[in-house]
Amino acid sequence: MTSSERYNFKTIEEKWQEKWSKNKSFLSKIDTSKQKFYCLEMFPYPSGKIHMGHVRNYTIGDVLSRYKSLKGFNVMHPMGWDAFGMPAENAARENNLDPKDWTNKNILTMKNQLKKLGLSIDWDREISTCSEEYYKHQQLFFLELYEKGLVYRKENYVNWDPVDQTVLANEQVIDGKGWRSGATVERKKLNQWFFKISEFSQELLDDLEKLNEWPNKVKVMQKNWIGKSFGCEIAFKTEGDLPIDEIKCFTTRPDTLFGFSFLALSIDHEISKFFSENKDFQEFKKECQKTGTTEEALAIGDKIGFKTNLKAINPLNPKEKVPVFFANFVLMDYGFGAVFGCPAHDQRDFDFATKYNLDIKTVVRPEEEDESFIVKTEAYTGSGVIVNSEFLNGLKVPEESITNTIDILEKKKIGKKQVNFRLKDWGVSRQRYWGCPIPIAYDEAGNVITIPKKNLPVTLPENINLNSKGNPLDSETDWKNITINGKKYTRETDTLDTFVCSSWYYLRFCSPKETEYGYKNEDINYWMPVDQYIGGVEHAILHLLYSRFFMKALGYKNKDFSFTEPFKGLFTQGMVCHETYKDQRNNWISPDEIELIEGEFFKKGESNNKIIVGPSESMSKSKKNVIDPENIINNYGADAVRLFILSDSPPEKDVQWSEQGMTASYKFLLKLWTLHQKIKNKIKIENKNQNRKLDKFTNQMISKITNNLENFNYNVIIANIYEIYNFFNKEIVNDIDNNLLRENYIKILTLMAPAIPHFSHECLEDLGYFESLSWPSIDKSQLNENKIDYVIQINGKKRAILNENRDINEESLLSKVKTNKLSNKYLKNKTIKKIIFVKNRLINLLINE
RNA sequence: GGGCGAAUGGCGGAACUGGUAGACGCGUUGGACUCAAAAUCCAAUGGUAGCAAUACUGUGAGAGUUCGAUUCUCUCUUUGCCCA
Repeated sequence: MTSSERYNFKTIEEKWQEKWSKNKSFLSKIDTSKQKFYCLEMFPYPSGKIHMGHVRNYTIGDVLSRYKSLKGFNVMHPMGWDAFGMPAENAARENNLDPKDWTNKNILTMKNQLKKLGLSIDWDREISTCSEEYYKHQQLFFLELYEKGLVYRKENYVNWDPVDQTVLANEQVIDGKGWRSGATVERKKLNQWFFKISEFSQELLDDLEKLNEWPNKVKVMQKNWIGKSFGCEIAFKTEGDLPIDEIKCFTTRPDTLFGFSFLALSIDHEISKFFSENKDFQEFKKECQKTGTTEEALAIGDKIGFKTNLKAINPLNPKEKVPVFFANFVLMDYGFGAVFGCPAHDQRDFDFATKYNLDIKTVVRPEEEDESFIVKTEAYTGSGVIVNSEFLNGLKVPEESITNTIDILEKKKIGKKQVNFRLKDWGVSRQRYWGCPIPIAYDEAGNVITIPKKNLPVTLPENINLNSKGNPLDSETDWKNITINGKKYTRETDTLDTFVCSSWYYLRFCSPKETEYGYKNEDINYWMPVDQYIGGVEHAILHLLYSRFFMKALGYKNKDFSFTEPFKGLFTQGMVCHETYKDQRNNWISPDEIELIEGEFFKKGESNNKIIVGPSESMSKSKKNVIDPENIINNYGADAVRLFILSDSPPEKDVQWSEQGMTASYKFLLKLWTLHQKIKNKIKIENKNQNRKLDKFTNQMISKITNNLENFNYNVIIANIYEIYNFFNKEIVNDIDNNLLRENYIKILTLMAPAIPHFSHECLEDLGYFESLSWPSIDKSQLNENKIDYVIQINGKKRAILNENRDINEESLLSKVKTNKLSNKYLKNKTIKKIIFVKNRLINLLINE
């Protein structure tokens, strides 16, 4: 390439990508002499094409990886595919394809797209969760966890998605609707496989403390999700026409026991068996099933109850007997499926009591109210003092009241202190074809057997009929019916939740080719934990919690792990947003369907169809505000896209895509290229002048950019690159020493390499620089300026700036201030009362007005 | 309702442990080049007043601590996210 040529990103980028690929520049190997750095971005689902979210995610990771490499770390930066899941099955059904073919085709497309971004990925470690080489290890893990008692099967009410015909985890139900299909979720009873994540509730909670490189908000979210609560188990004696004499409840508010006015049971409580013949109860049960199982649905929905003839006796006041109801807001898997109702101090109980005309007894009074305080229109749940509660009266709520009451109840042998977790076991069964088969079979009597390890993997059947209703595997009789040791069995047809696949992929990257087991201890003890994990905050709970669980579950057996948490550092990047457009008929319109006419948007070719510009929202197909990265990369080049995606907002915040911004980034690279030509020519000219300004500038930039890289201020790095341009563009006309220029400019190009790698490498090569790059170190002596701009404040207001010698003392600076016209005019005829002097920074003079 | 965070020009956003607020970019305005336009280059750009030097004012609102607050404390408003 000749220097006079215009910046041709296509040639340059292709050239470097080919070079990196050919030289295997990003190959990572264990090297104990070097400090390792494992940089991982959340791997993509191969949906067809990459989207801007991927571009942002992987650019951030790439900047970090390249920076750490330059810093001398042994970097591992792998990539793979979260390849199982429903979209493949749906797409295959619609287009009459094989999910495997569809998926693999997408993987190829997306891999090429990612390569075009110039990512420093070690493609030799590529994995795909839908390959047998991957999921066979997962089946082995499943069996191991099964042996350890961490996997079990139970019949359970599940969130059933009637459209996708599958079970959803609680976390996959949003506003009572399936997270993918959007269909209203139903309650259904099914036999399901569960991972015993609850076994680790306490550990998952405790270990959050260790994660000091995680965003606090994610830790708070996980803490809330695990939901540890202290409370009390209380056994209520009962009277009535049923053959039971006791109901156990769990409560976090035992201190309000004197406000007890009803007892509510889950419709699945064992007592419900006495009502199986009762038509009214069955009706009621149906009614309850209409509301979802999420806590939110229960809180918002109408509270309804079914009254039994039972009476529950208040253990603290045996004369008091209250009615027992079945109620829709009590969940069987919380506590014992039974709660005691205290309407005065719980809003849900209050609503229920109001509806069924039950007593509302005030037992907590706010501190600022007097004895006459009575709960009337809504429950009082705040702090205060216990009242109307005999021996509990006067206790401070909540500091004293709860623990003291539990102590009293324990002494009276009425209750028992208990810890309760909100975290439920993880249901992993999915009634789907395109997932990891569960290595389980059933004999003719329905007993569970595990598939012998030598028979693994259990592979998915091919050429299946996807058009059958429900799980396609159910109709695959050839696959389903098997014989082991001459005995007939039927395979488990559920497949594993895809979150299982993504719960251990970070381990697989360490030993991607290992055939005996999912990973090698030697590999993971070198590479793990992931030093920096980068991805969307939408995975704050599910994926990250499951991965943490998996690590602990595997560690259960393997005590040799040198780590207990998979992700040492976590960074959650913001979304990529774009304005939304609607036409006069209220249809969503995509950005390339509109044109600008005299400052207003119209639909292309429809001059009477004015576009209504809506708020900027996360890019989504349904709102048609999607920008295809491939087009953008083809038009502007990878470096320009990287530059823009980094520049406009801090990476943890949402960024707004703008055409103008994108064009500006592209134009900037053109200018930078022109500047490069000028500098290159300047280097050739013999010159003996010394210009120390350049040394200083370079060192300032090393300091700034290093600091900004360490703190994820990637948007500021781009601003720094603009500063670099501005400086050189101004200063290049001045005489700068030949060697000094070359030496500094090479450092500067290195600083730019993480963000715009193709460009930087091309310029370096263009200068004849072929040595391996390393991150420049700061010459601190260059940063200490001889002259400093001192801020002169009078009564705290900035009045002047004096450029004086470094380390000047108070007296000398004061005398300079007095001899300086600009600052002295404020001091005339005034007395200085006090002087505040900050070395090498400012002087503040307090004077009489 | 609870928890966590945010609020800085027309816009996106800078500002290290309290010490020159508005870096950098976009946009806008003026100028150069051009027959013209685009592109490019140069300059200006928080607000008010002024020809100007300059002065006053200014980081959601109000108070407080301090010589000095975008930064620390309290109250309020708006807003985002998570849980309900």
